[in-house]
Amino acid sequence: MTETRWLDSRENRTWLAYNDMSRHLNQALERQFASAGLSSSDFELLTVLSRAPDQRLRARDLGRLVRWDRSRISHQLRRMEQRGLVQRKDCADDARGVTVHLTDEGREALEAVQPGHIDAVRRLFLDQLTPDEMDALTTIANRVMSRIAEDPFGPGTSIYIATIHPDS
Amino acid sequence: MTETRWLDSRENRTWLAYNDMSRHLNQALERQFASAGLSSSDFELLTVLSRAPDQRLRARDLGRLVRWDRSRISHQLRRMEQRGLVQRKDCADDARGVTVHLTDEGREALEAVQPGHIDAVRRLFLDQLTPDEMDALTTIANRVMSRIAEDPFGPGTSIYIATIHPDS
DNA sequence: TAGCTGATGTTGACGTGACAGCAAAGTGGT
DNA sequence: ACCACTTTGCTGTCACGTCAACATCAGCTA
Repeated sequence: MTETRWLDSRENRTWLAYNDMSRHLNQALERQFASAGLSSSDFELLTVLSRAPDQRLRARDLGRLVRWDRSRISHQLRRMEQRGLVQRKDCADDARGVTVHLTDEGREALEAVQPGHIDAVRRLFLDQLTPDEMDALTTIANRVMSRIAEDPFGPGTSIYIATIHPDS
Repeated sequence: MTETRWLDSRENRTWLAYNDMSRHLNQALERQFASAGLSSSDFELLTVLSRAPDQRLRARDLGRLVRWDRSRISHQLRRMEQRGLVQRKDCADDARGVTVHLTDEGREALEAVQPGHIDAVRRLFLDQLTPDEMDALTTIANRVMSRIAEDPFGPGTSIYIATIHPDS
């Protein structure tokens, strides 16, 4: 075991600043969702469902799209079904499967929260960056992601949902 | 209500990349903690305690330092005390208060996980950045933080714990 | 066709985090 | 001393996420 190589002050400053930003931004966006009675998890599933043909997907496919664990999907769907956001039905061609349907209520909840979410992402994040900074950050993020992908401790889950307009 | 202003493709790309990086990095670091039997919450409290005079703090002061809710502190301390990482004692000068002591076991757990944590932060994050990128990211993060601080949906909690060496 | 293997979804346990409410104890003004 | 108000810490409740265990079904192979 080699001696621990501590962070120098630039590294420390960067890590603290990034980490604080990451947490606070997450929390602020989560609060924005909460103000509309949703969580970011709700939003993620509702978004994927709303873009699926006929607004429905097999739980399996839903899970693959958002890269969640099967049990996470199951728990989340149970809670969302109780709130009337989605509905589970038996899958026709595979007796093991479950088809998840977006309900009217679910679609309305999604449409209600969407504008505020995009506003918040802009206001708190994107509007604070110049185009050059956006490109630089994208480059950094992709580099870090690649590194995590080949690490023993990564990867795990989760793609975020595109907030871009479907027609763009 | 004005029409929703969707994200253009640069904005969308940046938001997706940043968001993915943020989640994956968090998860990878959490897994690294887990491999040593700790969580990032454990680590945060243990770190603060280990730097306090006599390795102890009033729960109130601990809460202020990490900017957590009182109930979150209480729940977390209960679980950590059950695992022997800390010990709660009555506060001498304030009958309402509780003094939290770092146990030997707690100190050992912290020292066991610390090198791996710093390694992971380096490997997955800092080593992927040039010095210029570190400075640029620090600037961006501070700007975003300032914006969040004055937003209705921010702020909330949490400062991350310095990973810099105490003597640096 | 019988049987093995893998895929699918559910459940329970546990740690975690946010919120609201509560009780005990300090604080300051009268 | 008495009062209202605040501070401190704890609890219960709920939502969330991970892990392991489980039951069921599909698909392949002997």
